[in-house]
Amino acid sequence: MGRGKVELKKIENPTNRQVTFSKRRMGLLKKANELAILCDAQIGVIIFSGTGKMYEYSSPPWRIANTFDRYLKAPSTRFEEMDVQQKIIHEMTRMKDENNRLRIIMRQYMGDDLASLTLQDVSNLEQQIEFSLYKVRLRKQQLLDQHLLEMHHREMHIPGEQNNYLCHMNLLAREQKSQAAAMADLKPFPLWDVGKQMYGQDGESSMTALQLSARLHDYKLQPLQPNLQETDLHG
Amino acid sequence: MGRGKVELKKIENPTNRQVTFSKRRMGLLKKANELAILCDAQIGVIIFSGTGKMYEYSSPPWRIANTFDRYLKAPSTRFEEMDVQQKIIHEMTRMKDENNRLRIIMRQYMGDDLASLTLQDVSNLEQQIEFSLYKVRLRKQQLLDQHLLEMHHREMHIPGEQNNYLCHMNLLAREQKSQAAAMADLKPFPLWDVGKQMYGQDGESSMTALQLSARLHDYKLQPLQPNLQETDLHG
DNA sequence: AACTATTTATAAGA
DNA sequence: TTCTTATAAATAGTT
Repeated sequence: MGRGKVELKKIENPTNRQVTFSKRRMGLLKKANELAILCDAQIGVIIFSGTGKMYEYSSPPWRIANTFDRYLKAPSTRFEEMDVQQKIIHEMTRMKDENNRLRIIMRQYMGDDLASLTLQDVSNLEQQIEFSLYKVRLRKQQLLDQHLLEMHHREMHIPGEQNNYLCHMNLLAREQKSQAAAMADLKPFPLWDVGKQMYGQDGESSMTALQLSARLHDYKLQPLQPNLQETDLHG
Repeated sequence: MGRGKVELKKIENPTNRQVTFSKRRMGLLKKANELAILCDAQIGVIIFSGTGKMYEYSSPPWRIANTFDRYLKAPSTRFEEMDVQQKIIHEMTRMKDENNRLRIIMRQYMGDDLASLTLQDVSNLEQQIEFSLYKVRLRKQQLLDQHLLEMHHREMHIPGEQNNYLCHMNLLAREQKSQAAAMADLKPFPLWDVGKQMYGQDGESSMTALQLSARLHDYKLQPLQPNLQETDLHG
């Protein structure tokens, strides 16, 4: 479309090439915009000129990172096609999803957030927990037996401490106090402070490249939190 | 360019829109290819149709991910810095640790891997699980009541189905069968396939922080892989 | 999926 | 770059 037909190969004349680049670049982005609007499509375009200058288009209201994120998640996109950075982003997203999944399961296992479960789910969960409880009690008994055995041995060597046995009977009794009473002064198991909060601030299910970028940008702004304090102290 | 001028707004007729999308998509990608070849540019295009189908173009010999990588690194794209990679490693390590921690807790909560716990820990764990069980049973009863109530309502409307109540009494009985019997045919709760494996081991599918470090190190040593290709191709 | 009347993009020239 | 204009290409509406 022009005064002459051009064959599809690199334009050798640099000036000519630059002019054509400029014109066609504008044309391409215009076309992209038209396609996006006319047909309600999400489009991202990145262009680097031969001299390294960058141009981009992203169909509103998206940003390129968002579109690329969707690209990474698309079923047809293979992992091998990703660059190192993309693999990192992908891996981080995967880990975060995994993490959130674990938290959800954990909370359900702890008897919270059951609203989404069916009766069958809840029944299965109950059985699973019963089984867990069974195993934990088995282990507890094992430890108790072991403990008592040790005490017994010690008593034989140190006859004076006869109250140990009683002491441990008390412990046993305390542990087996009624469930209702137990619930009142229940202290959380030390390892658990599995909160409800997740990594993504906006309630998103997975980290986007954009979010990662944002986080990295934050890092850039405040790269050394300890040093900030240091600066405050010394400055 | 066509028999009529179209105004730049979403085409409302779905068939028309689909046809236009198909035509213009092809046109856009062709244009992108021409621009890339004629003017020696690196171009990446991602298109998602309104129905979610993905189309892409990447100027040879690059891949989209590579182009996006370059995009992330471009000076005009704020977030990209060498030492940011260290932050990424740090963040990934943190997430990995968090994830492993959750898995360990999860397994302990399921009554496995209790060897490292003290008697006190096991007792607390037992209480915690008892409490969980209590809450799950509460929810189960709630769902059962709800279910029965619904059945009752339905019976009033459809007098013929008098076996529903019995049916649900059976369900109730089945759920409340003895723990020992329940354990025999215990099916895993659908959400749980929380395996014992963790991220850090060799031969795993997921990348370790160490492997990432190594890769990033390589990456740092050869930061201009694309340019090498460029030189080879055009030099 | 083809056809074709038109519109649009753009190559070459200024 | 930018404008102009002849011409190639793209494509809207039709078949």
